[in-house]
Amino acid sequence: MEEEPTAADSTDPQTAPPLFNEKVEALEAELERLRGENEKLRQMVEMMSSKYKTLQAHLQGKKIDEMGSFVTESCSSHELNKIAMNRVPKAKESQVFVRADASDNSLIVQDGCQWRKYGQKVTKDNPSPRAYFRCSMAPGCPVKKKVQRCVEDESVLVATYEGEHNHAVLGSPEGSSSLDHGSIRGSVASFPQSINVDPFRPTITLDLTLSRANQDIERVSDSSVEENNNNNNNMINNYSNASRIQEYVASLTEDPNFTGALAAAVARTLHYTPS
DNA sequence: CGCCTTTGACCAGCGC
DNA sequence: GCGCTGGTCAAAGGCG
Repeated sequence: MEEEPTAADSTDPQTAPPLFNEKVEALEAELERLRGENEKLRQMVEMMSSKYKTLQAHLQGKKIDEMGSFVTESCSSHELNKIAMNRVPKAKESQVFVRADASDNSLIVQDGCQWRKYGQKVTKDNPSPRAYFRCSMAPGCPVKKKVQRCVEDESVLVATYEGEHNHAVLGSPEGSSSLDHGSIRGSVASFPQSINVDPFRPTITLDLTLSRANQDIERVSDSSVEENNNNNNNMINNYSNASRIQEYVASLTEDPNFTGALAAAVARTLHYTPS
């Protein structure tokens, strides 16, 4: 959109051309500076990315070493270790990680069932209380669940389900009574939802509380771990990560809010980067 | 009135 | 045996 200076722009042959040249030089210098910053940023992103991958690989290796095949990305390794240690195979038990507002104290996980709270306890290793629920959709339904915030990320609720429903579960397409399939599909769009998986299997977390662009976020544990779990959980295996990531990236880059926020974050990062 | 949450009390399991 | 901890019970009160 820039135009060449016209004669009208430089009516004063003494001052106008030098002023214009100064402006051009200043702009060029600014452009050069921005290019440099851009390059620096690019390198930083690449470095962070590679470090992240290294860390992730390291962490996965540790988890596998410490507790066999059970890996999830949602909670601290400490908690994972505990879960693994306590994990004597019971009748039916599974864990769900649900992202929820950290300021929300209700400990309510919407999963298509009606639950009656029958107790609450503060446990030793977690400052946030653990709530105990029983299924109240049908009399005599033996299903229980415990809900507690994740120690390290208070925005994550950890719901532990025990038992099997003796009735059809709302939102379960087949009316299945199986906990592994019934509790997650009552997808009310305004609620945070997680995919319910066996605790010994990789965890997927869906966060529907964020903007539309974030609604497709899914976190899946390392594929090498999945190889250890020869289960037929088609919720985990039946989608293409690569194409979803591409879709997600595209939706992000098209989102002006996201690009604005990204620019602000980059500016902040530059501001706080130690020279 | 029925159902729910809250909350203190109680009980069982476990480690020392 | 004792203390700690997690899980459950049950009374009280709130709410629609």
